[in-house]
Amino acid sequence: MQAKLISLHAANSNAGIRNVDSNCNWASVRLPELMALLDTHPSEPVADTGVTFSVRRVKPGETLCRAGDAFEALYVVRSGFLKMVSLDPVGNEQVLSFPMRGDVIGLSSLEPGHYTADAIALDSCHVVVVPFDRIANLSRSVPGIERLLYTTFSRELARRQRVIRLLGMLSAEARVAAFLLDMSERFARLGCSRSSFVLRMTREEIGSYLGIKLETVSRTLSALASAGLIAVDRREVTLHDAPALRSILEQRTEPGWGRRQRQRRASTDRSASTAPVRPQAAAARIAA
Amino acid sequence: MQAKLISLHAANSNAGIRNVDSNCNWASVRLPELMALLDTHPSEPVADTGVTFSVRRVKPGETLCRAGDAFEALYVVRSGFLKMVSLDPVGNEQVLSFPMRGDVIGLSSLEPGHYTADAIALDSCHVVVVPFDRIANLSRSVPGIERLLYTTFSRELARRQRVIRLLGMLSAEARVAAFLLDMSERFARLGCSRSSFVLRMTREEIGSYLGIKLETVSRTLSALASAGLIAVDRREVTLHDAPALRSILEQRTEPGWGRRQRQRRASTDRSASTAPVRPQAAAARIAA
DNA sequence: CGTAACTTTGATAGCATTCAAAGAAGGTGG
DNA sequence: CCACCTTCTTTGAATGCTATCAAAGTTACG
Repeated sequence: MQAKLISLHAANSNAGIRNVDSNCNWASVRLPELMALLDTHPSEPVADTGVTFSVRRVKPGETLCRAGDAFEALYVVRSGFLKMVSLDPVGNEQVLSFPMRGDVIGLSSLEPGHYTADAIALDSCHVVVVPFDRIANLSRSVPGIERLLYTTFSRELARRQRVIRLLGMLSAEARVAAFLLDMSERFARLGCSRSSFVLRMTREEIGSYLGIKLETVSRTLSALASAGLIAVDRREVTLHDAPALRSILEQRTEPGWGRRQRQRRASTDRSASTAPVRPQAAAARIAA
Repeated sequence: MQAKLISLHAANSNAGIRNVDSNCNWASVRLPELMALLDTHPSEPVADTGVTFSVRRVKPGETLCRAGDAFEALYVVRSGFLKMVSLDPVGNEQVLSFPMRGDVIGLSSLEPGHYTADAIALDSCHVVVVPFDRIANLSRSVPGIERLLYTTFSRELARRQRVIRLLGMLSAEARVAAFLLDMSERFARLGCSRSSFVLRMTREEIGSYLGIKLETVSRTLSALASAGLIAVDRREVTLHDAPALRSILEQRTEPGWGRRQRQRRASTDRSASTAPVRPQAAAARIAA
C-alpha cells in the first residue's frame, strides 16, 4: 500500500532522480545543461555562452508532436516518460520506443521534413525544445556540439539495431526479458533502482513495442513471476534474478544460425524436462 | 537459358545501370560524384574542389569490415551488393540490410567507435571510402555537406523504422511481399527494371533479414507464384501484380490496432473461402 | 561426374494469437 | 463515500501460423 503510493508519487514528480541541477529553471535550460543531458559519457564541459533553450511541458496523454507535423525541432526529454507511436497507412499503430530523460525525439524526422510518429506523454513531462537549425548553427561555433550531434544520431541507430534484433531473433519470452532488462538499465542510469521500478505503460503498449499481443505479455510476466525471476504487482516490477533473465536471451536460436554449435538444445531440453507436457507451460520451461 | 546467362552477367558486372559517370575512375571519386551518389534528390551541384576519395574493391564473399573493427570510415556503395550481418553474443547471426549503390555503411558505428556488423560482399563491389573526420571537416568549408550528412543519418533511421514495422507488425507472407516491393523500388531507382530482377542473396539470408525461416521464404514465394502475383526462377523474380502485393501489406492487423476498423476480416475471409481447409494453403489464401 | 550448397516440398509440432470471460483498478458523479 | 463505468489485466481453451524435421531435387563447381 505504502510502497504503491511512493511509487506513484515518484512517477509523477520524478522525485529521487539525481543529476537535477540545482540552478535549473523549468522554463529554459542553458547549453551546458542540455549537453550534459545528451552526453551519457560527459567529456569536457562546455562553456556557458548564455544560449538557452525553452522547455515545453506536456501533460499525461497529451501529444508532443504528431506524425506528419512539420519538423521544427528535436525534443530532448528532461523528465517524464513518453511513447512514440507510428500509425501505418492501414491505421494499425505500433509503439516504437519509450523515451525518457536524456532521450532525443525527432532524429528520424529531419530528412522527410516531418515527424514520423506521434510522441505521447505517459506522464507529466518536461522536454527541451531544440530547433535543429539553431543547434546546427551553434555546432559551428561551439566545439563539441557537432560531434555530439553525430554521436546522438549514431546512438539512436544502434538502439534501433537492438530493437531489430529483438523483433527478428527472440521468442516472446526473451523479448519480455530483454524489455525488463532494458528498463532496468535505463532506470539505473537515471539513478533509480535497478531492481525495482514502475512501468508507465500498459501491457498493450509493451506488446506493441515487442511485436507480441498484450495477452502474451501478461502470460509471460506471470510465468517469469511464478518461476521466481521477477515479482509483478500491477505496473510495479521487481527483478529478483537478472542473470537468469539474461540467460533467457541467450537461449533462442530463432531464424538463421551459422553452421556452428551443434548442441541441439531442443532435444536435450525435452529429455531433461521431467514435467509432463501441458499447454501454456511457460513457467515450467523457465524454471527448468 | 539465354535469359539466365544475361541475368548472371548483369549480376556480376552491374551492366545496364545508368548514372555511371563517363569520366569516372575506379580508383577514386571526386566530391561531386560522391554527393550525387548520396543524394537521392540532387539539389544544387557542388563545386569540384579537387578532393577525392579512394575506392575499395571487394570480391564476392569477402568482408569489407567486421563487427568490432575500429571505425575508420563510412563506406558508400558505388556498385555491387552486400549484406550486413550482426553476430550476437550467442553466435546467432542476423542479416540487417542489403546495401547497394548509394547506400551508406557504418553510420551506426560512429558512437561505439567500432563497426557493429560485418559487411560481406554478395558480388563484386566498389565502395567509396569516406573517412568520417575528413568528411566532417569538409562539411565546414563546403556548403551542403553538413546537411547531407545529417539527412543521411536521418534517412537510415527512417529505413530502420520501416524494418521495425516489418518485423513487428507483418505476417511472414506480408514480409516477403514487402521485401520484393522494396527490392523492386531500389532497383528502379538504379535505373534497372522495376518488375524483373535477380536477387543476390540466398533464401536463408532473406529469411534472416525478414525474421523468418528459409523454408517459409521458399513456401511464400511459391505461394505468391502459384497465385500469379510473381514468377520465380531460382534467384530471378518477376513481379506480375505489384498492386496485389501491396494489398497484402495492408491486410495484417497483427499486434495492436486502434479502436477503428471493425471489419473483422478474419471471419469474412474464412466464410468467403470456398476451398476446404488444408495445411500450408497459403496459395489458396492469396488467390482468394 | 561427384560433391557441396541451395532450394523445394511434405508432415508434424509448438508457440503465439484469437476468442472469451472474469477480476481488479481508477475515475466520475450522485 | 459509494455505486457505476471504463480501462486494464489475467487466465483459459482452441485455432493457426510458422518452425522443425526430413528428404528429394536442382544448381554450381571442382
